[in-house]
Amino acid sequence: MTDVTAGTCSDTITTVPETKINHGQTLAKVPIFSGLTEGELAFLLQRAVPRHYATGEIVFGEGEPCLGLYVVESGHIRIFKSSSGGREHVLSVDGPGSSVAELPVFDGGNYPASVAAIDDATLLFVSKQDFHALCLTHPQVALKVLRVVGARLRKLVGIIEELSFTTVRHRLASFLLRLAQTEGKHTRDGTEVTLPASNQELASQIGTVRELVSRNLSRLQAEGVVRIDGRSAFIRDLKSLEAETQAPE
Amino acid sequence: MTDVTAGTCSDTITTVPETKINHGQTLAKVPIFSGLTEGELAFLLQRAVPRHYATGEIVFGEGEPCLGLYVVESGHIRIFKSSSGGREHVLSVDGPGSSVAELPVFDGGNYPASVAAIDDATLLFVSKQDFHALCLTHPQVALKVLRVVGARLRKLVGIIEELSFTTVRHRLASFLLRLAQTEGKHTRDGTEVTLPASNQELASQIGTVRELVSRNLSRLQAEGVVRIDGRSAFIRDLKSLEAETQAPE
DNA sequence: GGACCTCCGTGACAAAAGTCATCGCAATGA
DNA sequence: TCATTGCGATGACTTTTGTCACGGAGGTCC
Repeated sequence: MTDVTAGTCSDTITTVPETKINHGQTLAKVPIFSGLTEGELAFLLQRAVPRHYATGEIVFGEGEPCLGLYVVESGHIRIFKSSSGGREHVLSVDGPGSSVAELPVFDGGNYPASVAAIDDATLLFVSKQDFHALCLTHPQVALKVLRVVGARLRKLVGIIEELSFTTVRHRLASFLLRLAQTEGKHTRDGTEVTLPASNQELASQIGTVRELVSRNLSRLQAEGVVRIDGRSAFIRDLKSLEAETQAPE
Repeated sequence: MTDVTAGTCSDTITTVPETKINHGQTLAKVPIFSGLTEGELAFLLQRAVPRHYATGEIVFGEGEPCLGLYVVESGHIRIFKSSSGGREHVLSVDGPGSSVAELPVFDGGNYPASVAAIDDATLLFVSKQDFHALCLTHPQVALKVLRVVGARLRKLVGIIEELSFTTVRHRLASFLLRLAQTEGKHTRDGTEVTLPASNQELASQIGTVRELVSRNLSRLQAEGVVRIDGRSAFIRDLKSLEAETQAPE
């Protein structure tokens, strides 16, 4: 485990190049591994396998046996369910520092959903066995996992709530507001946010189809609430959008 | 934590009458507490508070700060979300031996959904603090919790899948099949299952409204797939029902 | 330049979901 | 017994959603 820090020195650099060091920095930033000592991180690191995925590439498919969990090092991934009719519903989009599939690692079942890369992405794979061992020796890790999983569960409940009680228009408004909060930039034309790469993708993130996204965006634009320019949306009337999300009837 | 084992000894028995013992038997059967020693269970038991709820009574409401978790000792409870329009969507119905709200206990947030008693029910309340302590001293408990939570997460993902991809008719068919599998009794008129107390309740369990349940049940009956008699349903054509659930298009 | 591809926007349509109002039945209780 | 109440069934209607088909804008690759 001391090899990690040693890695920065000169001699091992030939066999374990700097990329390995980056992996270590990645792991240290992952919520479920925060608080581990350098030595413990090194233990993980030695066993973690970095894998690279091209845009759109599948990391694993729903129903496959769960071999371990992944940590996003760079790029972004989407967790989604597919219908037999070809539609998809995105459950979560995660970026660097997120862990993926922490849960199926524990209950022995298969992966409940599929995961694919949105960008070019690098993930670290940690096997089920290694992770179990870590949890047993470090109870705090299990507690951290529970915290992360709690957030995931809340998100899922939120999705159910939206699907069950609201309209597409409503969900679209919520989606835009969420974007505004997390990555909105102020401009003279309102808050600017970047939409997902295509309306198709946006649709699967709010649980509908391409056409309805297109239509509803047009309508919001016609009403002067937003202005769409390519993949940028300028939210001009935040109040209206918020009103939209609060009036489910 | 050495006080834990002390609880099993004789002197406390006078103040802790036999009802308390029953509570102990309940705890021992809860998945997340299985594998604990008698002493450890006693530790929990000393701190667990039994509470009784009448039919329909609220255990806690969505958004309230999370004080601890509950274990169902007798009766049944429903976990549900409410819309501002008065509709409800049931996320889970749980009976004796189930734990409730294991997750919000960990991530520090509020309860994400409401819980109410379906029957007259008795629950044991375990405070956040006590449970945390238990998890830190007994890593296996945390792992058990993770397993239980895994099942919960799968269920939620399943709900999202159904809401997103299928029709009310489809969900109703799935619901009936699930009932048939878990509690179906064979009769000369097909498999008999007991429906929820009202169509309203059934509706909120599959994410729709009373009227649609009524209509779809009628249609299934007209097609000879099921026969409805009060709160009993006799599934006469299991094949058709199964076909229903597999043709989401 | 031209063929091809992907994606966006739209109109037309069909299907599903949900709302509203009404009727009937059964249980309850004065 | 009769009024009340709650629930189920059902018809009529509106809204929302989703599907299909088409045309057009912009890019890429010969």
